[in-house]
Amino acid sequence: MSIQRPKTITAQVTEILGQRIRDGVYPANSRIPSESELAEDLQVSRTTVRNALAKFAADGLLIRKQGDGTYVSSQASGIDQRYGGQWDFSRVIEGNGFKPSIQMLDRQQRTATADEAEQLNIEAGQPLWTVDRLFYADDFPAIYVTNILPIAYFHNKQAIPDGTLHIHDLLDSVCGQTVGYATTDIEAVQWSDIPRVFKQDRRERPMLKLTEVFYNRDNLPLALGISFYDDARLRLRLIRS
Amino acid sequence: MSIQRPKTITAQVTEILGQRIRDGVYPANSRIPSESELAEDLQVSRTTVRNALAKFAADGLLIRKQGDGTYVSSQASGIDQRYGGQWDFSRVIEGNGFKPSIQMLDRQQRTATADEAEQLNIEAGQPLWTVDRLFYADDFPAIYVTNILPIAYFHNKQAIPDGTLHIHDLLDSVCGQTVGYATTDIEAVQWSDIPRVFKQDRRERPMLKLTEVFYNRDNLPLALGISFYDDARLRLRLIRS
DNA sequence: TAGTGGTCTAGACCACGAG
DNA sequence: TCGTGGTCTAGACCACTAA
Repeated sequence: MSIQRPKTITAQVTEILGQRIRDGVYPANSRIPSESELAEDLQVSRTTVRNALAKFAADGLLIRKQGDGTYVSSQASGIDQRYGGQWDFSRVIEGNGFKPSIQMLDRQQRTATADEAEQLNIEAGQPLWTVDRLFYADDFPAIYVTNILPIAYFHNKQAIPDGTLHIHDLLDSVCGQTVGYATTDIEAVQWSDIPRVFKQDRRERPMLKLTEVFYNRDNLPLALGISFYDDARLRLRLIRS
Repeated sequence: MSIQRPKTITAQVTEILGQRIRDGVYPANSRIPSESELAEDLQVSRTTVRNALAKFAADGLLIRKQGDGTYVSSQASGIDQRYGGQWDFSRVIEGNGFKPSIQMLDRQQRTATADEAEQLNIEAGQPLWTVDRLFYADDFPAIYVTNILPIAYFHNKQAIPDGTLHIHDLLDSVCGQTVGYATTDIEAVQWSDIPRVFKQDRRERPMLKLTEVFYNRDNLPLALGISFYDDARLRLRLIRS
């Protein structure tokens, strides 16, 4: 694989280095070539290499040591869910060693409650779409997600949200909006507040509830995501440096 | 305030810009001066300004718009716990609008269980210190933290860990080790597994349990942190871009 | 079209760590 | 001491947005 100019160079370098780490060209705990060597090898500036390396270091995949070199973290093989990029539940499930699959449960139009209206910065009673999905880890229900999208932002008010898309892509396709950032509130919820799907094979354990608000770059809340996360089956792990 | 060379320039620029945001020199939702203007103003290169701005953008404090400018996020006033830096519970409590205080509950020497030994990559039965602390939000117990430190890494085996320090500073002072990165696992725990201190003023609600592992830059686990977090009183919020 | 942020370069000097 | 990563510069060109 070689560098091609059309796409952003840093992205290409990131991809190449990511492949080398995943493929074991740079094995765990080994020292990778120096920044200067990589820059020479890939025919880009050292700054560009550094920017690519910085992303991996921030995710904990690479450990950088001044005066020594850059090492592949032993965490690299874990493929834990990294924090910083999109929170992709399918990847989270994969990272925990399960085969992910998605089931669309429900999709309906209704009006916003007072609570939802406040979080979305709209008026109560405004129409919105809700999309309910269930993520399976192998054959077990693992994450139940409800996404809530105000119809006011839809380009085509008649459009029906695609239940197979990631929320970012869904907002892009139906509203033409790009998610700039998102907030996630994490709570523990007790048995009585848990969706029925989870009540079959679990003892009366609490679950995690994630409440996400997706904003565009103008600081406007675009959508909500309310997820019930089976922390008994899936580890919810954050890494920070 | 002016730039001084001895400390890292980016850090100084970051500090200055942070103050201006906090102090309202750059009010929420307003556009801040362009990168070039800031570079000229502070007598540093545009690259340096960009690095400083990038940190705020990653934390969601600033919103950058190509072709337009850089805006202060309305989230800025919330002072929510940002993700990426240290997870400082006192700051979390402040950010939720309470006055934080810390009580040292217990400090003892014992040997590692099999479970602890595995997480710390040591052998079971090795001696370690445990430090139990309780963080109050106003007058209510809000976070219960147990830190576990293997004595093997202590410079002075007789040293007694200081119960007032942040875990990062504690490790620095007692082991001479710097924390390179940390992982946090988040779970929901049921009533029966919750520390007694919380059982007085709560209904039988579950809580959040955070299990942190602190690593040095050589990928060696230095310490554990096990926290019970009252999500009914304190919002646990992550922001990502 | 002018000005913004986004990307990239080539070079410099420094702080640090291993040998 | 030598090579590493860490920091910083001055400049370039591009993509995008608002006026």
